[in-house]
Amino acid sequence: MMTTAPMITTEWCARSAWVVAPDLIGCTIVRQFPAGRQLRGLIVETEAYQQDDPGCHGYRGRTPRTAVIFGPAGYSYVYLIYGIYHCLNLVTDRNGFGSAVLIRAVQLDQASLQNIPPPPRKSPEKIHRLAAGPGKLCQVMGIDRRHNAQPLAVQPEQAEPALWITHRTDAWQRSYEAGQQQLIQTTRIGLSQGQELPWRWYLQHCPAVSKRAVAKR
DNA sequence: GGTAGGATTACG
DNA sequence: GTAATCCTACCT
Repeated sequence: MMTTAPMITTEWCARSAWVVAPDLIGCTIVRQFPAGRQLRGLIVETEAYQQDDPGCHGYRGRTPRTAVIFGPAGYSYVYLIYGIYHCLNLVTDRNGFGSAVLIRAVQLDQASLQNIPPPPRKSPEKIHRLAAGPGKLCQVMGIDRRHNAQPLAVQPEQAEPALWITHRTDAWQRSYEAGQQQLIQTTRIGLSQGQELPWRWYLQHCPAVSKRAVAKR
């Protein structure tokens, strides 16, 4: 039985952000520490951004901070938000076009839960929400601006990668195709502009998702 | 050189 | 509702 899947490729990333974003659900973020400790998180929530969208950091053109999202696909874009938290993105689409997918939530696997320093002496109900939010996932996985503009896709020459993304496992894909996983598409969170675009995706019924769609009434 | 505000979060 | 906390981007 396959427990790990191959790394994503730059070609796979080089598609529209709103195509990559739902495809990233079910993929895994792997965080490798020098000492050998490894954390793995199943991606359960994503948002797409691109330069012609007013919610995108690249909307007003390329700046030093956002330069990486205008570059080739497959790289990380990590930025500091509110002076406190970091957010992790995967750069998508063609070189020269600013776009990225924000990873909003992951579900840590069982082994990873054993491997986080301030151990989860939390209630079981809280444990699966340790990485339920873009700031929380970076915090718990030790991701910060040192990880900005790093390749997250296959990079043969990379000596000691600290962070990468693997595809859905066959088992996950099978369960998805069997209808046991459902993706919800809805609007993005926390924006002052572009709130109407339905460019957020998350796994239905997943407790690790940051926020559910606002219930209509 | 000055400053408004942010793809967040936890707590009241 | 609001504080925490630090850049970034933009203005003078």
